[in-house]
Amino acid sequence: MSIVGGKLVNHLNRDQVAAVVHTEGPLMVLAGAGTGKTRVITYRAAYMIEQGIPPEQILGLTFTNKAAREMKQRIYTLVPRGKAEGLFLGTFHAFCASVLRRDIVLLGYGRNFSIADEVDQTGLLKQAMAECNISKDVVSPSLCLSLIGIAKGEKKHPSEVNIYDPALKVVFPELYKRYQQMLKNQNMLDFDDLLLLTVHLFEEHPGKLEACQERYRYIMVDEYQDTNYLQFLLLSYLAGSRRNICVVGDDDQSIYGWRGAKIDNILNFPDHFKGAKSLKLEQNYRSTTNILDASNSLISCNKGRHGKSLWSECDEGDKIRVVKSESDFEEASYVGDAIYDIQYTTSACFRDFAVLYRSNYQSRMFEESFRNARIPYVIVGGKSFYDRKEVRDAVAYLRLIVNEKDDQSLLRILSAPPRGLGDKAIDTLRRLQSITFAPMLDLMSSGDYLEQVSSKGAESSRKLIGCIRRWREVLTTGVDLGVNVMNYLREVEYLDGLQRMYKDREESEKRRENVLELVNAAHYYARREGASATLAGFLENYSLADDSDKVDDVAGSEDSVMLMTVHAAKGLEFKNVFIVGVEEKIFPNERALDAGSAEEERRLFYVGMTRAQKLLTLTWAKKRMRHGQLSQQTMSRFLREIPKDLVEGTESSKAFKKASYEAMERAFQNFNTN
DNA sequence: TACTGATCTATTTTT
DNA sequence: TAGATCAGTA
Repeated sequence: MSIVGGKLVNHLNRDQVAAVVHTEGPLMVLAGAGTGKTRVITYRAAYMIEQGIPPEQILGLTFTNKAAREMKQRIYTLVPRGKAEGLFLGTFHAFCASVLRRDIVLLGYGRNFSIADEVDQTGLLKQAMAECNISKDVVSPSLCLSLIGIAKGEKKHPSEVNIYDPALKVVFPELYKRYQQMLKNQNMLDFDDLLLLTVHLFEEHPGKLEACQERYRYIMVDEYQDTNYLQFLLLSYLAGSRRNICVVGDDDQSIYGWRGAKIDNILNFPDHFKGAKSLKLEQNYRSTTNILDASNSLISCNKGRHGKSLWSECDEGDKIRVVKSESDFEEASYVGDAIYDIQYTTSACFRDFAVLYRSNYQSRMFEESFRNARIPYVIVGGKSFYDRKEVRDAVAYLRLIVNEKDDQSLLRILSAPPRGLGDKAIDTLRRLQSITFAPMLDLMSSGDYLEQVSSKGAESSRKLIGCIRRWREVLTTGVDLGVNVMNYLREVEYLDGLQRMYKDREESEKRRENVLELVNAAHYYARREGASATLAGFLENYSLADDSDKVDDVAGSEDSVMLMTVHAAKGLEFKNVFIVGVEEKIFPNERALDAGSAEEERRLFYVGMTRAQKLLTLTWAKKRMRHGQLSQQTMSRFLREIPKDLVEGTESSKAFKKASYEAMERAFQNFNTN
C-alpha cells in the first residue's frame, strides 16, 4: 500500500484510502464539495497502476476536458515516468467520438463525420420546420431542439416524449425524423448522437462492445450526478459482467437536470449495481466552518438526498456577508470597492476573487464597474472566442474540406464574404437537393445549378468549388497544417473578404486577428500531435472544446478577477467569492422555478457558496434594470435559509463609507510610519 | 444581391 | 438593452 514510496495513509484520510484500495467490483463515492474527490480518482488510478494493472485497461470519464487534463497531469506525477502511458482519461463525448471514428461505418455514417454545434442544430431544425410547413410561431425551434435532446438522452422514440404543447406534440415525431435525416445526409452528429450512436453500435454489434469490455476493465466516472440515461446505459454496457466501475459524485451538486442529467443515477447506484460498496467523503479541506455551516443548512432544505454533512478542521473564519444595495449599479460598484478593500486587509491577488452570477447577461454591470475601477477581470464563458462569427465562418471553410456533405457549413460561407451568391442560389440548391439528394457542394458544380443562377453567381461558384477541391488534396495530408490553413483561407478569399464584410477598418482588423488566432491554434495543434495531426483531428478538438477549457488560457497568465456563472464555477475554488444578484426571480431563476426546478436552483446556489475558501459575500439590489425596464426586486429565499448567526449584514452604501474611511485611515498610518 | 433602418422580442444554465 | 429578423431600396 504505497504511492511513490510513501504510505497512502500519509496522503489521504481513512475514507479516501478505502475508496482508493477498493478496485474490484462496483463502488460509489459520495464526495461533498471540497472533500478531495479529484485526489481520490487520481490516487486510485495511480494505485491501480502500481498494483500492476496495465494503464490501457483503465478508462476515466469526465464531463470537461479540463477535468480530464488536470487528473491526467496529477496521475503522471504520482507514478514513475512512462508508467501511465495508454490510460484513457477524457470526456464522455471524446471517448464516444474515438469509438465512432473507428466503427461508425457500421451504422451507415462516414468516418469523417462533422460534429454539429448549437448553431448548426438550429439551422437544421429551422430548415426541417420549413420543409414540414411548420411556422416558427407555432413551434419554437429552441424548445423543439431541447426536446430532441431529451428524447435522445433518454433513448426514447419521439412519440414517447412528454410534450404538453398540443400543436408540437402532433408534429414533433415528424420534425425529429426529418432533423435526424438531415444530419445523416450531411454526415453530421450532434452532441447527443455521439452518445446515442455509440450505444447503438454496442447494441447492434456486440463484438464491438466485447472488444471494448476486454480493453477497458476498470472504469472510473467523475461527476456521476451529471450523467443522463444514455451515459448510464453506456457505462453499464462497458462495465459488463466484470462490474469494475467506480463512480464519484455529489447528489447535492447536480445542476444539469435541465440538460437531461438524472440525479436518480447516483441516488440509485446501489440498486443498479447490486452489492456496490458505497463511501462518503465528508471532511472538507476547502472552506471555513462558517461557510460550510451556512452551505449545509441551505442544502438541507432539499428533499431526496443521500444526506451528507460536511465538516472541516478549518477555523470559523469570517461571517458570511450579505450586502443590500439600492440598485444594480450600486451593487457593482460595491463589489469593486470591496475587492480593493479585501486586498488591503488580506494582501490577496486579483485572481483570488470570483464574481459568480446566475445568468451570463449579469456580467455586463460588473464589467463596466471593473473597467472604471481599473480592476483587471476575465469573463469565463459567455460569448467566447469560438463563438465569434468570423471564427465560425473560418471553421466552416475547414469543415467543408473534411466533410464534403456538410451543407450547413457550405450555406454559411456562401455569402461570407458576399460573392454574388444569395437567396437565389440557396433556393436553387435546395430545390435541386430535394430531387437529387446530393451534397450541395457537388450540386454547385452541376450544369443544372450553373444554368439557373446569374452568370456572376456561376462564375464565383466555379471559383469557390475549384479552390475547395484543390485545397482538399493538400489539407487532408495534415502536413504543415498551420501554414496551409492560412493559405487556404487566403486563397478562398476569406481573409481579404473580411475587409469587405466589415467596412469599419478597426473592426475588420480585429476580426482578421481572431481568424489568425484560429490559424495559430491549428499550428499549435499540429505541433503537439506531430505526425498524427490531421485537419479532422483539429476540428474534433475544436468541436469538443468546452467552456472550462477556455479558463486556463487566460487564468494562468494574468492576475485577474474571474467573472462567471455558477455553472462555470463548478469544480473551481477561490479565496473570496461574491455571489451577486441574490434576488427572487434571478437566483432562483424565474423560468427554472416555473419549470419546477426549485431544488436544482438551491443546489446551484450551494455549488456557488461552496466555491469560497475564506470569505463569501452575497449581494442583492432593491432595484435593477430588467428587460430594459426598472424593476423592484426582493431578496432571494436562499438568504433566509442561512442561519442568522453566521451572517453579517450590511448595506452597500454604508459599507462604502466604512471602506473609504478605513482606506483613509490606512493611508494616514502609512504616511506616519514612512 | 446586398445593404439599410425599423421593428420586434426575449433574456437560464451548456457538453 | 441589444440581438435578431424583416421589409424595402439601391
